[in-house]
Amino acid sequence: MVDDAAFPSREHDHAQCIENALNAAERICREGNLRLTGIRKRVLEIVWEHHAPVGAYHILEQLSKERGTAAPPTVYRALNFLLTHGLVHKIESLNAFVGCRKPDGAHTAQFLICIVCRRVAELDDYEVATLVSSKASRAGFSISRQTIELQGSCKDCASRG
Amino acid sequence: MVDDAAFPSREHDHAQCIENALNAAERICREGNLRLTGIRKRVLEIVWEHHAPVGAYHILEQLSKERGTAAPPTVYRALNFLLTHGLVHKIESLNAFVGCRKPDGAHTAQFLICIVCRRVAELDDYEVATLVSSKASRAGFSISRQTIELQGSCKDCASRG
DNA sequence: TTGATAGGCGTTACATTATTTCATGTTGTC
DNA sequence: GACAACATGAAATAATGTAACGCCTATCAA
Repeated sequence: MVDDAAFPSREHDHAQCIENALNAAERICREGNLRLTGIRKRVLEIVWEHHAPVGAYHILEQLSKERGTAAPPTVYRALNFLLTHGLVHKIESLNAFVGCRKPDGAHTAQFLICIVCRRVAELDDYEVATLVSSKASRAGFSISRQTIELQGSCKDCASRG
Repeated sequence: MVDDAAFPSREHDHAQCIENALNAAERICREGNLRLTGIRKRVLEIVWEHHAPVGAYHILEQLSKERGTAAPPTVYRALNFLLTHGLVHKIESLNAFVGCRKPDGAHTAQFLICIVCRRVAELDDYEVATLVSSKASRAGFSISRQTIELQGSCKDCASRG
């Protein structure tokens, strides 16, 4: 499956992506005895609306429209919940969030960020994670969190000049 | 030289670090026909005061004290200049800045960020950069910028429990 | 059914980080 | 000196993120 390591095709069934994400979230919360409340679920949906990073204040805007009221802490609390349980990732270089494509178990992800179309692909490359860890431990450093974000052009955008 | 790939020792001659950085900056600007103005030089010095990331508003505070006046754009303009010419790096996961230890030529850096003592070490590991690039290009992605930031505990801090 | 508890949420205020805009100054060149 | 290009001053505002406090509700034990 090519998509597994790259950007989804332009024609992919995105409704399916969202459904998968929500199903996974529901399962994970059930298993972990966590509450996937209305707000949390809705925030996850909003994050999943595209394969592009979503800013917290975009989410806030959406929630405000829908509920008439919402403040930053509402969004950040939901995002923290989703981050903590591996359902979304934060893209540090953009101060924005994307849905996690492999919310099962711990994994260190790497992100490909297209600066043209703004989409993000999640790699979960064991080899990269391992090499990086080994280089770090060679310096006596023990990693608790990896942030690997690669900005550039995706295949589609590069081929369009 | 061990320090080359890790955290500087607690006893290292930091005045020397600063001097090296300023000398390198002066040389690079001379060679590139760039203006290392008073503000830019001072901002670089402030960034180099420690081996820990420095926030833009910390720099601003310093400048304000020294000059009686300074506004955010002053700082961000100087930082952008220094970033553009490879004299400092931005740590995305902290929204803060550190001096570049190898300001010569293009290089993709990786950062080890100690969450205990807040110091940052810059690795410039070719193997990591290359592996990451090759993984990306396997997905048809061409990288223009790598952000690799590893948070954890440095040797010193780990050994203190 | 009641009361205790913990987690989730609403709300206000504030803190931090970053950019836009326009005017003014400085430097190097002809 | 006049000009162009680059650098800085200054004010306002935008964008992102947190702290603190109190209320609401689901859950569970008695």
